[in-house]
Amino acid sequence: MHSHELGKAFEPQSFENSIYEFWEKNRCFEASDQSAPGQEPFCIVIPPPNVTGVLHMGHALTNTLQDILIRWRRMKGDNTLWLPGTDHAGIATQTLVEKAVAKEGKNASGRPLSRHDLGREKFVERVWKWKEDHGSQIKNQLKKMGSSLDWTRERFTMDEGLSVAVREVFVRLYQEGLIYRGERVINWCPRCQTALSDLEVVPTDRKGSFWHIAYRVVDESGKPVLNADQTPAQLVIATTRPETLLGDSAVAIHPDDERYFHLHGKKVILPLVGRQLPIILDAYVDREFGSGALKITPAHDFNDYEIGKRHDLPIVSVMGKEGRVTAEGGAFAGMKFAEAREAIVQQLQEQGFLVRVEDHAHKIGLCQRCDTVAEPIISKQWFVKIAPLAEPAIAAVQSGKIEFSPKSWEKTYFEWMNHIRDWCISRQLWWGHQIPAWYCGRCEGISVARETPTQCDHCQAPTSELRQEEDVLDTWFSSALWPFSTLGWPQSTDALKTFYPTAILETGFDIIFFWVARMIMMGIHFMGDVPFRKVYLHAMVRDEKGEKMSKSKGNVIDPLTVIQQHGADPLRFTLAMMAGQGRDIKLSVDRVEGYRAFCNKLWNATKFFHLQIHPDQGGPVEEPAGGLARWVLEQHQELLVHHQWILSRLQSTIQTVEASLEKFELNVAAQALYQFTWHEFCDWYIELSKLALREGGERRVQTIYILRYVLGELLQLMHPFMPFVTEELWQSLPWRAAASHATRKQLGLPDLTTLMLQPFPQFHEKLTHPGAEQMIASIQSIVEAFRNFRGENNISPKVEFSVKYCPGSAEADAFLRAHSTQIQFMSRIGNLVSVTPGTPEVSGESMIRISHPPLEFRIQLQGLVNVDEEVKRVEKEIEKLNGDLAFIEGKLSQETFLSRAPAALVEKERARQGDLLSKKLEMEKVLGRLRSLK
RNA sequence: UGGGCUGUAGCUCAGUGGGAGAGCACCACCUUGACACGGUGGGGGUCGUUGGUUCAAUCCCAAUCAGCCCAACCA
Repeated sequence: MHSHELGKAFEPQSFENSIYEFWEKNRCFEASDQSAPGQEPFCIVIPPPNVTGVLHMGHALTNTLQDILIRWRRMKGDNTLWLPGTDHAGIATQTLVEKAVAKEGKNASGRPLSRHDLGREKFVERVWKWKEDHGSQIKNQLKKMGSSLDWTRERFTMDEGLSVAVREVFVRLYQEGLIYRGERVINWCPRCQTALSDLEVVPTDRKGSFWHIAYRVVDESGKPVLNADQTPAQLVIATTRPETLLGDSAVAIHPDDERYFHLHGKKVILPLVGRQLPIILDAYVDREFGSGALKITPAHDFNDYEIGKRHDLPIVSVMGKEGRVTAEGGAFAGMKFAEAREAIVQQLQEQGFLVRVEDHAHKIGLCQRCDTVAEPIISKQWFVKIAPLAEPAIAAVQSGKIEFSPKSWEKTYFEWMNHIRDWCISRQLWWGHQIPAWYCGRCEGISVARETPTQCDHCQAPTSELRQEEDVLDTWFSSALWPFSTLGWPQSTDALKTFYPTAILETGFDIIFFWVARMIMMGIHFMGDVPFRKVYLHAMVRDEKGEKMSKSKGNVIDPLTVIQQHGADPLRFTLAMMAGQGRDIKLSVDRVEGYRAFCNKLWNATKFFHLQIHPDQGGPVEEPAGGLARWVLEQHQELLVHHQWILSRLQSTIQTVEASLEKFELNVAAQALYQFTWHEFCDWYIELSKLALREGGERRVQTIYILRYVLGELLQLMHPFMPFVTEELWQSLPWRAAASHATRKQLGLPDLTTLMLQPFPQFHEKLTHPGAEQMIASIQSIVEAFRNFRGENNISPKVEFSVKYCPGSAEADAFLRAHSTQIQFMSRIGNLVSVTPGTPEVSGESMIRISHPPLEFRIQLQGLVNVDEEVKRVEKEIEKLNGDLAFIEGKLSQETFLSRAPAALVEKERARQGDLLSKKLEMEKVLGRLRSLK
């Protein structure tokens, strides 16, 4: 890249893409498998987005935060690896392709084409093709964000290497007894036709009904039990799912429930079906709820399943996988669940079993992917026995080997991990890692192996007798291995040795259980060490009203649109500024526009520098011999006070940014950069430097040096946050040095003139200057007092007025003489002439007083302002002084304050009181004189 | 039911044991040789409520109200 003219204003579209290409072409993002001697590795693995995904604000946020950390550490010299990749996203992707296939035509029976019409092999081919066609979309979108990912290492959860890792893990866990196949109640999505894990079912509020159904009671011999009044005894049972009664195995009551003591040992007749069911006693039953009697359907309810096991009840499975009642359902067999419910309710009513129906609000589980009601059904599935894996994973966080930030999430983590249930990992899908288990047609034994076995493990039957498990693994199974599988595991690669454990995991809190916890478990189990040291959890991005963004609500703010309109840097800066927020980030485009203005400000500050070295303004200046940085460090004591001030303020900013990045307080760092750039560098330093620049000669050259130095440091400091605009501006500056980075040397790459590989600015103690800071603060308060006078009196900026000043000390006099031109320039006043202290006030003068240093300014009002306005201004000031005084006097009049508060504080308050008092007396005199004028 | 979070200016949010800040919005003035994506000045808050600890509380503690999130076996 070559130095070039800057455009009129910040126009991100004109340079963002070419800058990214420049970085990528020159291999700036690449890490080295082996760090240079003394070089630290720093690795973050990307939370892999769905391969078919489209970049949304959540991605934009997490990738901005990660890129900031990565770019910062890279500039600090680390061997930095940010590892990209995508997730195959089992159900999501399969559903997408199924929909596409359905649109293509109809099958022989006239229905839209389904995956079954294609067959497994063809369908999976189609998904791969889809992946090839659409998989690069998200990658290109990440590039638009400026993400400095090492694309040479891009991975995919179903690529060859990761598939090897998945099989390896499966086989080992199986051999260790931590994976088993078992028949259990699981959540089933009838639309997706697959089992779901507990986490993939979203409990959702629904209005439903509460059906109260009478079950007639009979004795051991099957005769109806009668009540005292000779009516038949019955148990009323309330349910929200009447269709499940077909699968009832018992009715449960609480053992201590006095109302039902007489029914112990009796049975009930299941309505419509006629089956006799035992009445069982179980303390699980809540006596307060409903009638206190509970129907037990072990095949279709998680709790009933447990109760059924306790009482050895038969399991009657009446709800089939295709969403219809099974043959066990007798007359209702073949009906869809909803139809069955209607029919059953109707028959119950007709036959007099329905006691009453109430409205009932309750939660039902919906499939996370398709919002279909997920039904608990009994089914044979593969599970991970989780407790032995969870234990060390809990310990790792307890011991601080892994730290969560914000720390409060650790509690959430413990809460879940301590109550964790076995993980159902099999999915009845075609897109995913097919489970490496083979069933023997001869002995029915299971052989689990890394590759297709040549014979049955149990009966040595040949391969031809073996049939591979059709199910695939839960997508999150492969994601759980991500931090080590992407680095080459199970092979012992250099990358794995260098970068595992990774440094930081940055992600949303919504996937702590899905992903973070599982990575910790798998990492510890297979690598013998945690997968990362720190877990940073960010908030959810919502719309400006705090509502979740969703396509159906139409409130989605599309990051790509925002980037196109305002640029990637303003978006990144906005997100960084908001990163400190607790759980929700309310994003509005207004904010982005605000930070676009900030970019424009930075742009124009740089343009200001360029103007100063333009031929019209005195022409180019040579870089100091030995380099600018060295010149600054050597010369800073000789410089004008505002130069010393800005250097000192810069040090303070460097310190804040560095410390905040270290603590992952990116918003604090961004805030400091914004404040410094706009309100110190632009508002004051550039303004203060204009006089010296006009003066020309040595002072102009010095000013150009400091401007260039501070600008350079600032661009470096800001680069991790706003990589594009900083690189673009930096490339325009003179005296750029080629960056020499250890990683590039390791990779055998030449040095490169780029900002992104420059060293991160360092704090220089010797450049801090409290004296200069104090002096500029004084100038600022004087200038602000004049501006206030002008503003409150509505004096046009064009009107210059003269001011007399009266110093309270020799130092104050010297100070003012030294800085009078600056003060005049900044506050646009004309003459500034001194009067000897004690000179009597002239009629028609008003006064401005400054405490540090002690100075009085007298302004002749005649012909300048309306006296009434100035009276108002002075009155306001006195009012404020009175308020301050009342507060301090109140404090100082308290005996307990004087005796118990720190002496230094008491002293400070006393001094302040004196100061305020004398100021007040002066202003009152001024007020008196002003009033006498009228 | 359990766990957690939040409550500060009109809006979005920082913040601290010694009389509250920013950005945006608002009002007034200003096209000044980097920038109107700009400059200058200004208005605006009993820091959810009530108690307690303290010389001193917006900040620490307790209670309470309001809103939100997560986990869960109330059919």
